[in-house]
Amino acid sequence: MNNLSRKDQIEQTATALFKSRGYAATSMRDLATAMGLEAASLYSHIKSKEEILQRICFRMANEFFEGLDRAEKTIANSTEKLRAAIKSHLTVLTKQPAASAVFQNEWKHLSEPFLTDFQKLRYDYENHFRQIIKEGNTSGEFTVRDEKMATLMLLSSLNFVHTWYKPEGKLTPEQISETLSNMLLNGIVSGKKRDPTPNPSEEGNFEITFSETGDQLKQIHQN
Amino acid sequence: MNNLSRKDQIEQTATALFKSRGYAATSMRDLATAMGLEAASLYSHIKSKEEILQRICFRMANEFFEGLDRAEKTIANSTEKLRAAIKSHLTVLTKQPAASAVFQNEWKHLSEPFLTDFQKLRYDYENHFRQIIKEGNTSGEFTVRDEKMATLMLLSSLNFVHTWYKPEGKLTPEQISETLSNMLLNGIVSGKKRDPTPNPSEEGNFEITFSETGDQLKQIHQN
DNA sequence: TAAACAACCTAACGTTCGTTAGCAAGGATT
DNA sequence: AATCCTTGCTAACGAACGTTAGGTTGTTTA
Repeated sequence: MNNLSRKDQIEQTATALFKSRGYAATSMRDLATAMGLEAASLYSHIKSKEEILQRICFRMANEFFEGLDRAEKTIANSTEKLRAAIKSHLTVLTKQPAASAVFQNEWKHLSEPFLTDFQKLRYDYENHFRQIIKEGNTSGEFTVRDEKMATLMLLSSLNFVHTWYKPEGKLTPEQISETLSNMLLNGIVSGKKRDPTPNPSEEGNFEITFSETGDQLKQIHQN
Repeated sequence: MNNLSRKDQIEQTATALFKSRGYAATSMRDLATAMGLEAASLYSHIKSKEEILQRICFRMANEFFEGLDRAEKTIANSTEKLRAAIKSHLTVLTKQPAASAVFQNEWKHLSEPFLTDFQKLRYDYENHFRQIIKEGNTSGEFTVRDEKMATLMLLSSLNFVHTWYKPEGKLTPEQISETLSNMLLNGIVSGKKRDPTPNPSEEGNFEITFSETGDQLKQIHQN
């Protein structure tokens, strides 16, 4: 029905569960039930519960980094580099919203040495963004009063997208990236009227923020 | 040593633990150890583990709402109303960063009917922000291309502050609010040079984003 | 001075947890 | 035809979980 390996199917199902219930609150029996089998059977495919989390976290870290590396090769000014980095981040995030949520929220349950390794990756990633901002700032291309805070606000805004993004929505990842980039660079609000297109996301991509608990996953892989 | 009731001390300690380890991964024995007593002893003061979470979540919901109500009474234009709302939100958040983090991240572990009640509150709160943005937009005071996305980005930016905010830092909540408001309204980046004060938070308020796992809590209330 | 209360203890309950051992059926490979 | 590999099962392990029962102490109230 689906050309993923059994292990990858387990990972996929676990990702959905980890996102909606959290890693610690998801039991192996929950996962097994969602897969339509017994808890012990999972261990034919995986070594441990944590191995699943590790695979999700480090796979996503890789994807975010690969995208960023590609974006940074854009030969352009800092503003365009920043736009490209934002777009890359949102592309990865919107392609795998559940895995991104787990990556964002559940990494703290990694055990050593994975935890430290992961934190290092996160820090490096963040630093790339900070660096782009710093370059544009010192070169005078734009002015950022507080580079640290700007970096953190930027990543915060991007990383919360998994909270409301719905793949079924009308906005493409490109449109989201476009809008969000503009809001981040120019402010969510602008004094003068621009393109009068009102509320493009009115029927799109959103669920109300709080509904991340919604747990529609049932027996996805049952036969 | 501290004029909180024993119950409030437990709540305080639990808040720190829930923040750093997550609700589900924090056991009553963890909490008891942090308080310097036995797990069973906690039940002289509280009815259940979840009661603690309920108290934290709904108390914070109240505080955020009270602040917002006060801010909305500001008779001013939409921009000033928005600034006041942002400031109020950040005031509550920076005064109780740990409780805010729990409020943000752990509410999904509430059971019914508390979960539904809580979600309603969150939705209402979000709606107040959306309303302010809408008013400014339709009155022509400013232009927002996408009200929904603007609201979500705004709240995302604010709510991630607990991730990096350190009370010991140099920036006061007012300064954070000021900077963040400007970034949100005008963009993190600006084309023309403004006040040349560079990086006010350079030695301040931050820890690197990923360190929210840091778990320095030990025996706080041990005699 | 007796009663009430707050704070904590030990012991233990039933349940759930992640995981292991050992086995069986079916398909693919040799 | 024999072998292996994949996929799943039942049964069970020891540990950890949230919580209750019942008792002891010292302090406050009547």
